[in-house]
Amino acid sequence: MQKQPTIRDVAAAAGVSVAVVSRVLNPGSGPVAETTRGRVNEVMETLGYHPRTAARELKHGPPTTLGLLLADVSNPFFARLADQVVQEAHSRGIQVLLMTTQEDDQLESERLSTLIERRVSGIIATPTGNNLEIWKKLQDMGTDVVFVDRSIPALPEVDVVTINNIESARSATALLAAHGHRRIAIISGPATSTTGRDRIAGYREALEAAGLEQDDLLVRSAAFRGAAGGDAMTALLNLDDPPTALVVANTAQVTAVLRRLAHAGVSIPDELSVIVFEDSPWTELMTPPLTIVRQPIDLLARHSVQLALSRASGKSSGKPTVVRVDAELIERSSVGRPRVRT
Amino acid sequence: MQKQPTIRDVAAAAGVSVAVVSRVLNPGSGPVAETTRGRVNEVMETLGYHPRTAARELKHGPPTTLGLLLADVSNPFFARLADQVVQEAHSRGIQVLLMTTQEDDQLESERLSTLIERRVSGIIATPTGNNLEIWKKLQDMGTDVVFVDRSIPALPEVDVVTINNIESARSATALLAAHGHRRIAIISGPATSTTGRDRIAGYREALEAAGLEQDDLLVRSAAFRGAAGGDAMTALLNLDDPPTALVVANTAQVTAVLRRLAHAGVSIPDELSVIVFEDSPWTELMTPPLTIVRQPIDLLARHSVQLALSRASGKSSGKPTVVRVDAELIERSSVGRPRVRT
DNA sequence: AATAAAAGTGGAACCGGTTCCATTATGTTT
DNA sequence: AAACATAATGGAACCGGTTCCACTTTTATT
Repeated sequence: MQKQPTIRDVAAAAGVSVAVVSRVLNPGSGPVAETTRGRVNEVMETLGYHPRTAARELKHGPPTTLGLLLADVSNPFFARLADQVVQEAHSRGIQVLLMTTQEDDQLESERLSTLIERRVSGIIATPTGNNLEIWKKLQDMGTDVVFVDRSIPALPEVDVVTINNIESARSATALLAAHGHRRIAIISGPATSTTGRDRIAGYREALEAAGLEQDDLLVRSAAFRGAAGGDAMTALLNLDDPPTALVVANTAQVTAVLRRLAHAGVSIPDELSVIVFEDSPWTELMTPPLTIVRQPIDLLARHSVQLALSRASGKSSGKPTVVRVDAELIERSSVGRPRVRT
Repeated sequence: MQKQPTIRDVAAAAGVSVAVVSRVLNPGSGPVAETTRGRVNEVMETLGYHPRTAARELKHGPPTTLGLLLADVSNPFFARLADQVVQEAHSRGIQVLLMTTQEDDQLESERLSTLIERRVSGIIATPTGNNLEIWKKLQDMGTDVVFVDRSIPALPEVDVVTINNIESARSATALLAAHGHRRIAIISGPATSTTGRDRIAGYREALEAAGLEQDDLLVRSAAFRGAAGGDAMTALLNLDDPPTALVVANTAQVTAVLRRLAHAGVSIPDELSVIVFEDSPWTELMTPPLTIVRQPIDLLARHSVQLALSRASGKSSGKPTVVRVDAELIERSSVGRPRVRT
C-alpha cells in the first residue's frame, strides 16, 4: 500500500518548482524549456506519478465527467444506449458516471443530488417525469441537461433527443392497415410518458388515414416494469372482437407480450400480425422473424453526448435543441394478411 | 448560470465558522449544539448548498467511487451485470464509473490510467488479459481489484468472482451425452481466456466420463467480438462427420451461431441438439425454447461489489478471495435424441 | 463553591493540484 | 553595446472542503 507521489514530490525530484511541473502536465498553459520538460517527464515516469483528478477539478474543474441516468440497464435498449454513450464520451476523453432510477422518482432525486455534488458538466437522462425543481436547478447551475428517449413537457427548456415516435408508430400501423387489417391494437408505454403518448398519437393518425374505426379497447398502456405487458396482451386476446394485428410500442414489455402470446398458442402471423419496437438480434431468430421498428441508438447516443457537452465546448445557443431521429421499419415475416373471420 | 455557494458562504450566513458547518455535514465528526445544527441546515437549504465531492475527496477521500470496466455493455450478459452492480453499489451509497474496453488492451490501459487518476477505491473488471503491470500497480496503490467472469492466471493475487465454468460446461455436455449423443461439439471463447479454457476443460471431462472419443475438430474457439461464432458454426456443419449436439459456451457469440443455424436450415433439436450459455428472456421465446445455462448474474454482482469495497470496509484479509458461483442448467426443448444416421 | 470533565466553537493548516505575477535568463533589434 | 522583447522559472495564493488543536462555555462531581 504505497503512498502516491504528489506534484511536489515530482518537483523536488526534478529540481524544479511545482509550477513548472504543472505546465508540463498541461501543455499550452505556459512555456517550458525542452530539456526541463524531458527531465520532468522522466521523473514522473520513474516515480509512477499520476495527477489526481479530484485536485484538478477543484480549480475551475474542466468538464471531464458526464452523468448517465437511465431507468435501468438490463433493458437492452438502454444497455446499448449506455454502450454507445460510453464509447462516444471516451472518444472525447470524457468519463461516464452510470446511474439507474428503476423508474422511481425518489431514487431519481437521490441520484441527481449526487450528480450535483459531483458538479458533472452534463447529464443524459431518461427522466421519470417528476423532480421538476431539481432539473431546473441543474440547468441554473450551468449543467447541460439532455433528455433522451423521453421528455418532460413541463420543462420545454431542456434539450431532447428522441426518435420520431409519432412517425414510427404511424408507419408501423399503416403497414398493418395496408395488409388489410381493420382491428389493429397497440400496447404502448404509460400515457404519462411522452413516448407512450406520441406513439399512440401516431397510431391514431394512421388509423384515421386508413379510414379505420378507433376502438379504445385496442389501446393498452403497460408500465415500464413488471409483467404489465403480459396482462395487457391477455386482455386483448380475451376481447369479444380481438385484434388481428398488434403494435408493441413499449420496448420494455416486448418479451413479456411475446411470452404471453407463445403461452396462449397464438400463431404469428396467421392469427395475429405483430410489429415490435425492439432491435435485439433475437428478433431475427424468432419463428417467424419479427418485423421491427429499429431505433437508431447510435444516433441517439451521438447527439446526446454532443448536446451534453455543448455548453462546455462553448456552443451554447440560447434556445433548447430538439433532435428527432427517424426510426427504421424493417419488414420481416411477422406481418401477414388477416385471416378471414369464420 | 448562478455561482454555487461554498461552505464559507454557509458559515457566514449562519454566523458560525466553517468547522461547525463541516461537522453538521459529517455527523459524528464532532459535537454541534442542536440549535446551531438546525440553523445551519436551514441556511444550507435556503442557499441551495451542496458540498462538492471533489473537494471532499481531496482530504483522505472516502471511497465513494468504484470503477466498472467491462468489455462492452451491448452484450446482455454484461449489461445485466452492470445493472446489478450499479444497484448494489447505490444501495451502499457508492457511485459507479462505467468504462468499456471493447476487448482492446490498448483501450484497457487508457481506462486504467483514468481510474488511477481518479483514485477510485475499487475496480470490477473483465480484464483483456494484458496490462499486467498496471493491474499490479493498482493493487500496490491499495485499490481493490476484482476480476469478474474471467481472470488472469498470471495475477493470482487478485480477487476473482466467476461462475463455475468447468462444472457448467461439464453438466451441459453430460446432459447431451445422456441423451445418446456421441458427436458433441463446443464453441467456446478464445483459449487465451480462462473462461474459454475452463469451459473446454469441463466439456472434456464430461466426454471422458461418458467414455466418448475426443475430436479436436469439434472444439472451436470464437473471438468475443465479430462474426467468429458464425464461421465456427459453418465449419462444424461442413465436417465430414458433423456433430449431432452442440454447446455454445461463448456467450458473446450465441446469436451469431444461432443465426447461422437458422440460415443453414438446421432443425433443432432434430438435426442438432443445442445448449447455450445465455440467459436472455428471448431464449425462452425461440422455437423450440432453448435449453440454457443460466449464470447467476445477481450473485456475481453482489460478490463483486462486496469484494471491491472490502478493503474500504476494513475486511481486508491477506490472501486473495476466489468466489465461484454455480450456474443453473435449465432444460427446455432444444435437446433431443440424436437422429439415427442414414 | 471550587474543580474537573464535557460540550461547543473558531482559527488555521492541509489535501494536491492550477494560475497569477514577479523575477531572472536568453535572444533580438538598432 | 544599450534597450527591449521574449522565454523560462519560482513563489505564493487559491479552489472548497476536513481536521487538529486551542479556547470558551456549560454541566457534573464532591
